[in-house]
Amino acid sequence: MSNCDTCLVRNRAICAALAPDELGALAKLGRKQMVTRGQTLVWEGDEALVVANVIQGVLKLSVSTADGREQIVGVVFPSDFIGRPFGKESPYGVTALTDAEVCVFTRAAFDGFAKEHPDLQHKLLERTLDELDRARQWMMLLGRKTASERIATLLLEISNRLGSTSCSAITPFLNEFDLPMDRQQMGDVLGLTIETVSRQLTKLKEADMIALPDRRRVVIKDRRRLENIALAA
Amino acid sequence: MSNCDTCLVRNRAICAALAPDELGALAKLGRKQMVTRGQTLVWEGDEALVVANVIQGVLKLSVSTADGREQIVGVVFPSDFIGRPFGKESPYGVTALTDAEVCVFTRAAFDGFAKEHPDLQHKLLERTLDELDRARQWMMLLGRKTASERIATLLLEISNRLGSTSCSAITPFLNEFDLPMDRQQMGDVLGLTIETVSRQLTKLKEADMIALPDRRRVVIKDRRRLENIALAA
DNA sequence: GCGGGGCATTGACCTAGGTCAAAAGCCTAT
DNA sequence: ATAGGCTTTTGACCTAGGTCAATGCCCCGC
Repeated sequence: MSNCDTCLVRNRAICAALAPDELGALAKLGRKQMVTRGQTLVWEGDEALVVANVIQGVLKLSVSTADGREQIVGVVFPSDFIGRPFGKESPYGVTALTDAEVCVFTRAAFDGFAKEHPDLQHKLLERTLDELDRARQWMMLLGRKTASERIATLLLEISNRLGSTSCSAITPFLNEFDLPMDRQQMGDVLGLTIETVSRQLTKLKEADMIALPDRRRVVIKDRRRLENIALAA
Repeated sequence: MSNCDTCLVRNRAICAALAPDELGALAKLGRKQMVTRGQTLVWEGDEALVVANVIQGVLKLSVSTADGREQIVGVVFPSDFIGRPFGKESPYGVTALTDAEVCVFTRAAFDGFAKEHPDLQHKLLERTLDELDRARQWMMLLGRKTASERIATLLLEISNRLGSTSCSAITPFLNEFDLPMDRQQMGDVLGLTIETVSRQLTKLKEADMIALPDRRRVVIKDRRRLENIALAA
């Protein structure tokens, strides 16, 4: 059973739709769980037995072909919802990109609760619609953008998502942050190889739009120019 | 005002969630509208003032870059729902690929109605979740599949979508059908050029997996083999 | 401080698919 | 039937990004 009072995402997760007493009822159904980097929460193709809220950390949703090609089809940040309610099997796997903490529910219990709480369902619908819009924007990226446009878009996207997640969210984005993924995973989000990711990053660095103090860290030095590239203008 | 009694998609569209009296109330808010091929119902970036159910025909959802590259991010068939309820501006345009008939609602009216009808929202949520899964499958295609895998996947997908739409839905797919789009549009769905689409189609034809009696018509002659290619196995 | 295992970068080369241009079908209107 | 304007196909060539192979870098344990 979770303690929602101290929950870091209490006001941003779908739980925000609930009144205190309803929240208590939902809390009885869920439990907090730690996930370590690389750990898989749900396997692609398995029956989706759980749904969850992300409290801390970043996870990926990914799909693979029989011959081992992988595509990351979603990246999930704190306060985001994970899983496929009312569903059968999960069409993608869910794996932690960083150490993470999630608030897990069995799907059966969650589905039942959701059916009784239209406000929760409404919140979930809004989130799913947003997620769908984001997926579609990403389809444009994957179908039509060049490698440098993809990299620029990814950096800005992460900057924004981390920004709106961070506690001290005065700005809606961060100009300096740690990537929640390695080069291979960047490639898997962008439909590129690790080498292309690396080359494009050095290009942006040489053009002085970003700095890369170490493997994980990114400093955005010229957001305007980066946005221009990302928009494919 | 629509006459739902004779509606072709009465039992498959989200309206199926409603009892007869509720349906009557909803019908008062909507009206049937014909759309001719090429006509745009919603412009990318415009405030999304309408939502709709597709009664007949096929429409595309598409996104463009400033410099004119286009990506089709969704293809909508009869009984599917169009639009972004509870939203601000539409992140994609909606254009008819074939002549079509839709049942349109102003977003404001629909949103209001939906808020009062949890069953309708539930149905909408399920559909949106399905749509999201489909979008993610397509991200895998756009990010990681080869040209021939993409073409095979598209042909099978259309065969399935048209199959489950057709009245005489004994089989869940059709082995012979008219493409609801031209070569350019196939390219725009698949993230390919028109030339590549054409070349890959002739390859599949030469390998005797399909026949192409005319511009639009497709006959699937060896579904098994086509599926093997599509799965990227 | 030294060695080893991972990541990341860089370089040299290759290829799937893009680009550009021409030909071939096809519909429609005369 | 025939001309004109489409869409589609085919061909020749090019290039962005993939592949393969070093090399470099960083971190950690000894």
